[in-house]
Amino acid sequence: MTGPTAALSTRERLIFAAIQLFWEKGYANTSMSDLLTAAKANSGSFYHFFPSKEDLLLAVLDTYFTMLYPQMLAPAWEGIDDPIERIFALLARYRMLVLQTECTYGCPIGRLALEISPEQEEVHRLLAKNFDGWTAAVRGCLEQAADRFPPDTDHERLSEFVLVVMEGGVMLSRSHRSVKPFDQAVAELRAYFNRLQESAKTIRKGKGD
Amino acid sequence: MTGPTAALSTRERLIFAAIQLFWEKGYANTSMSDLLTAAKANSGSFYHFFPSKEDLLLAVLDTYFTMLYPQMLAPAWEGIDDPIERIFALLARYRMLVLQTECTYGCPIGRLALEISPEQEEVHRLLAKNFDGWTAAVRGCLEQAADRFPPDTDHERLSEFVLVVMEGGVMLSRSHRSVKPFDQAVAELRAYFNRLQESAKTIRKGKGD
DNA sequence: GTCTATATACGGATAGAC
DNA sequence: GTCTATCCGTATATAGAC
Repeated sequence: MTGPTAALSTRERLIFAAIQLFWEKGYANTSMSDLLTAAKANSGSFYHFFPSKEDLLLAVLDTYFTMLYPQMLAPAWEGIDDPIERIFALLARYRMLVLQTECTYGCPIGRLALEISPEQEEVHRLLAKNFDGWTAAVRGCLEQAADRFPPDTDHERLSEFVLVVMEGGVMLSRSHRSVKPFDQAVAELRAYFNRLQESAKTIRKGKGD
Repeated sequence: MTGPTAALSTRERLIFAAIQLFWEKGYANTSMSDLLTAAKANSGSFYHFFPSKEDLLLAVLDTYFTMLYPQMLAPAWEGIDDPIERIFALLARYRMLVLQTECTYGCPIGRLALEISPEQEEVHRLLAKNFDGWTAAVRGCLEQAADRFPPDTDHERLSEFVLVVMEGGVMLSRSHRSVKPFDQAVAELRAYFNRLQESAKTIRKGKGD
């Protein structure tokens, strides 16, 4: 990438077309001709840059990892300083995606995690890396707010739990074509967070006596 | 189906081959020839029973719904009477599936929920019906144990939360090729359940005074 | 680095005899 | 209800000129 204002190179157009199409249609259901049409490229150019369709997938997953902060976290956290509210702001951003797609949204990473064959190990390594990037961001928030949770809170485990709730919520909303399952999942998570914080308060008060 | 001992009809062989293949490879990645080979049937027979591959998918989802109790719930609950333990026994059964597949397991329903295009509305209706059957079973457990939860507990919401945790946990375990994410998600859910029950105890004690 | 044309295999679905 | 043969479109990937 050569900067935000520069025109996209062929390679970049292929990657961004793939991001869009793999997200909408999945990997197997996206054909080379879909891809070439969307990227306004031709077969010769494609195979000049990528040995195969699978290598394009790897480039897509690298790009997702790179985009996580600027495209997902930074916009979600703009104007929000409280670390716990940042976690729910991130979830609110997924809610927006669900609504924008008329509740057909599927997380592109989650979708690929279930679609791609386990034999494509390199792909799954990059999928896991993307998940880990996401949970690391949430873990960072939890650690900033560590004093508001019980002292034995497992931040890694709880951050993964947040991801699990997001992925599961998105999945159910897609099959039900309603944002309600997602909202309920997030509400239940919020209820859990509130209980954890209440419990932390009680413990602190006990110590303070 | 004509009973447990009868040989399978061609139609049944096609459905059970599809259950296996859609689970392992997904819907789009399962070809007619995969299907016909596995079911030991031929193309003419297939199109005698099903107008198209999509109709086979609908039959598969009907079968999943029918099998939920006998194949999933009944075995999970055998010898377990406590309703809360039944919920975690169900999750333990998914853990077994994760282990049996060397952590490549993907829930067949969840996988299809993310793969199948939203335009195939009939398919998504049946996917949602399968999810609803699952959460209804969990909700039944929660209702049986209602007196052990806070009085304002939303059983529907909490039962959906259990499904969300299962689906998300399975997804992360597949990409990480490790049962750890699943175990951590279930452990966090257990911690939440324990807090809910503790809180219910306190409330009851308060009332009893 | 881009283009057109094409190789070769496989996809879902069908025809029509038995 | 089962069988073989096959239609026709599309899949990924390649060849070779520019």
